[in-house]
Amino acid sequence: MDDEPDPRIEGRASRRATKTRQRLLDAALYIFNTKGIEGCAIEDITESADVGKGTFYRHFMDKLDILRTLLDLAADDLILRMPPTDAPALSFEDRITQLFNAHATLLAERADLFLVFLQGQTMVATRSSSIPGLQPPFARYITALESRLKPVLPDPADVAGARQLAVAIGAIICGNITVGMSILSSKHDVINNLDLARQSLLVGTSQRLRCTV
Amino acid sequence: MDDEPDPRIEGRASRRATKTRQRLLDAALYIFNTKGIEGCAIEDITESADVGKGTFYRHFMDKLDILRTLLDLAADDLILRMPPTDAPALSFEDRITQLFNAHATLLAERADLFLVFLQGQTMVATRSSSIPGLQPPFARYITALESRLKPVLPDPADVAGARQLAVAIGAIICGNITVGMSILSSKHDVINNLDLARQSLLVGTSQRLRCTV
DNA sequence: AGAAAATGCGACTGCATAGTCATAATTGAC
DNA sequence: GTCAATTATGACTATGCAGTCGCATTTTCT
Repeated sequence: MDDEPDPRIEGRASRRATKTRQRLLDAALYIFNTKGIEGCAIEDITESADVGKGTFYRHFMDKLDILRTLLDLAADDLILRMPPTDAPALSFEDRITQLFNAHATLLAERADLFLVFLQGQTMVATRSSSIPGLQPPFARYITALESRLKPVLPDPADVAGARQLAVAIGAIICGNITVGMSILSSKHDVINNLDLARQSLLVGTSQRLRCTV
Repeated sequence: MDDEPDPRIEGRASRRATKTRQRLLDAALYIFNTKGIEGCAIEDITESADVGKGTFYRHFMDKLDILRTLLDLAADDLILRMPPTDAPALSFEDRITQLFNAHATLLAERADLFLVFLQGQTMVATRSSSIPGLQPPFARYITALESRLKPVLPDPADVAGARQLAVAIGAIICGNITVGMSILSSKHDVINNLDLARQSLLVGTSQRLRCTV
């Protein structure tokens, strides 16, 4: 009688769907890092997720669609690990360290997400034309870095400078991971190299930009 | 009578084969940058090279084989643009600049080669297990950087330091190109960012390593 | 309970493509 | 010119996979 459906709780069916969707995302992430994004078949994903093939198409349009979703999640995660935009502006040095840490913790805790992010980035960089709709997460990512850097620059109105620094940070970090992993360094070595890079960037950039460190 | 075959000149047949092979390499390079390495079919390559499909298999085992060849060529080209190992050791600053220039000229003159190199690097970094034999060119590349850095370090016996710096340079450059292109900067902007990165690296690293600049 | 809606399933169709092979064309030797 | 060796060809086979669709299962509503 009085067991009215609680509106805060979505129904069983919807929850089941959400769970299945999540299984597909997890499986895709795993397969993308194993056989590569383009080297894998939809059935590899559904097999790994232990769902029927048709189920995939109930949740995603095609492989590009689920990849887009994963790249968005990766960008979200990365951005969430950055200091909030309304955080008190610390020193230049502290802010840079915060931003490096955001990447380092994602690499340490969710290397799978980060590696798919890097794969997608290379896809966009080398042939954005043939893979529509994959670019936005990367733009969001750089913009997020930019907004966190602006407050600690000597001239907060220097938009171009903030963007250049944002690209430089993204480049150093993504580059260190890609190059480090490509010559088969351990994740530990990569994180260690990242710290050296952070120090160099700090010294080199603050001098160039005449920041107060 | 006396028109003996000149041993310096290989026969017509062999020259024809070499030319066909080169056509296939050129076509593969073009297609890899257009449809992506994994997104392209062998027939895309032979079609673009204007040769029969069977001809491809006369020259290469499979797609991985021709990719390996291209990555080797790219690494060769990059290394050839670096100062020779026996070049007189200049200052730390000059050597770093030489190494950056090696990359910058390859990007300017043979962007296609460089972009395939970056695609391959990401493939190896994110799933080296599933693509056997693609790693060596990248190891050679880092080793080449290393050997050019050792002579200008304060302690030329510091092997680990040379390697770290080599990775750092590779990372900054490859990262700047990948990230730059992924957010759709022009090649010109990328090269400009590279120069800023060079300056920062120079200041930051020479201070950290106590180099004489 | 019974009807309707939402979710999951996997056999099936059609197409794309890897790799082969018998044949053709070109080249080199004599 | 003739024969042997090298190189090129593309029709063909066999496989793998994307995407569909009718049906089964589960959930929701009344």
